[in-house]
Amino acid sequence: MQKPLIYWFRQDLRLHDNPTLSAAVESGKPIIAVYILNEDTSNKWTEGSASRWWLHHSLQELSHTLSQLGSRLILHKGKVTDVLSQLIEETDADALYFSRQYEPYASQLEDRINKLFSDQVEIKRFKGYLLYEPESIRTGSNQPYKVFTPFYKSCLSHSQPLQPIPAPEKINAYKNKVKSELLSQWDLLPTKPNWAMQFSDYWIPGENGAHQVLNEFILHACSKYSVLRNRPDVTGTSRLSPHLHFGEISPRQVWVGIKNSQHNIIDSGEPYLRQLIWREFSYHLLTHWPDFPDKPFRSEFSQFSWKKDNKALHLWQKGQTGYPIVDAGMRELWKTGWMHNRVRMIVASFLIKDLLIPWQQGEEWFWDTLVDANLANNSAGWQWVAGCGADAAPYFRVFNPVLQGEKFDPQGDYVRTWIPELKKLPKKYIHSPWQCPADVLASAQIKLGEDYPHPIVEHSEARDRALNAYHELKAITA
DNA sequence: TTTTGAGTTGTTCGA
DNA sequence: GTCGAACAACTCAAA
Repeated sequence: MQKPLIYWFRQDLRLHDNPTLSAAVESGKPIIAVYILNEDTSNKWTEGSASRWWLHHSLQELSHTLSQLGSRLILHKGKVTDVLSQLIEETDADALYFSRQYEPYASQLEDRINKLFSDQVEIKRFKGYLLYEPESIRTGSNQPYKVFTPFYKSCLSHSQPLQPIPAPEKINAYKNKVKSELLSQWDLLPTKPNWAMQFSDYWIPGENGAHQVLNEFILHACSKYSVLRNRPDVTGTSRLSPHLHFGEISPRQVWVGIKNSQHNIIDSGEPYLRQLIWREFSYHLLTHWPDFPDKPFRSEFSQFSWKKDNKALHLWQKGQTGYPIVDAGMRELWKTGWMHNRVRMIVASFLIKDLLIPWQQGEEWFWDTLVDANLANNSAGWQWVAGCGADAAPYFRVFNPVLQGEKFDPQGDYVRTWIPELKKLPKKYIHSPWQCPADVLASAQIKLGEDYPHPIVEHSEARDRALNAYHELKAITA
């Protein structure tokens, strides 16, 4: 009897355009599909709470679609190497296939697996999570890139992504019984309290949901992306990030879907595709600088005089800073597990520059609360705003939360959606309620300091303080 | 090796 | 109200 093949599902929770799965099917071996919830405590960046919510639903969905192809998703938690070792022994498998991941922990794990099991099983690793392998994009002097634009050009000069490959029509599943745990026993969903209650109003985790979101984006927003992407009050972005993170859709499917679209009348699709390359750039940086999530890329920033201010951090997390655009963003994050990218920059700038709180603390909060929490993108984003990243914003660029609000949420609709206590405030004051005359506040039924907080810092003072801190850093590291 | 041009996303101030 | 300049040099990538 033919020995089975273990397909280890990771961040590739899809059947379409999945080179690993297709290769597994083509091998002709009976397939054991397994997902392992890693419980190795040496990994600092295990899935956060919101990601675990998503993972639960995505696995449920994957399990369902696999069963339609005659297969079954085996579930185990524990240390990945222990689980695999046990599974190989239990089933006498002679092959192990998986998709490559790029996080420092994940690639070390791949090395360990190779060392541990390559004597017993044939190990094959496939790509598919990125359009371009991080090592394949190099400068003229064979170095990794540190600046986005030349990286982008270099990507474009390589061959364009190929057509996605179809899902297998049938999976030759391993027939013998294999032990599995129950998803419900993993406690991935929050219970007391169930703060993710509203997530399902906004998201459909899984491959089908991913394709619905992509089609919606191509039909309605992609062609106006360069304008609408900055508007948190409308659906102008793709909202694909969590789907891409879990590999429910491949970047190649997105790329080709947009390239082939007949709807890109205003924009060519380029402005959005450029964002997909930002994702590649983040992975490029993370692969070559594994410290990226923890340490400033520009090392002199480790001497920056950050403040320890747990009280302010807490107010920021809860959306109680008194700056409506900041608070709206933080509450959107809490309620939906996601925040509009423009607003991510605004709240990050506020935490880092107005409150002088280390960017790592914002990064950690995002890590725990975002359904799209992604090590490469999250750390690159935070370092960029902090000014210590690759190709980062210049130090004097401090976002003004009032101006940003007025510019990108001109009617105040975004603020009113997430801060109901400001619902009746006229748009003139919606981004700066402290400037609102008493009678207008009264008729809007708002008591500042009771219904909605006074600003916890005065922005122009905070801006000066931040600029001074940067000047000091320059002075001591010169 | 040296030179040159460029670098995601902003704000403020003064004419 | 609008517009251009200043903010500060520095590092990267390619010619």
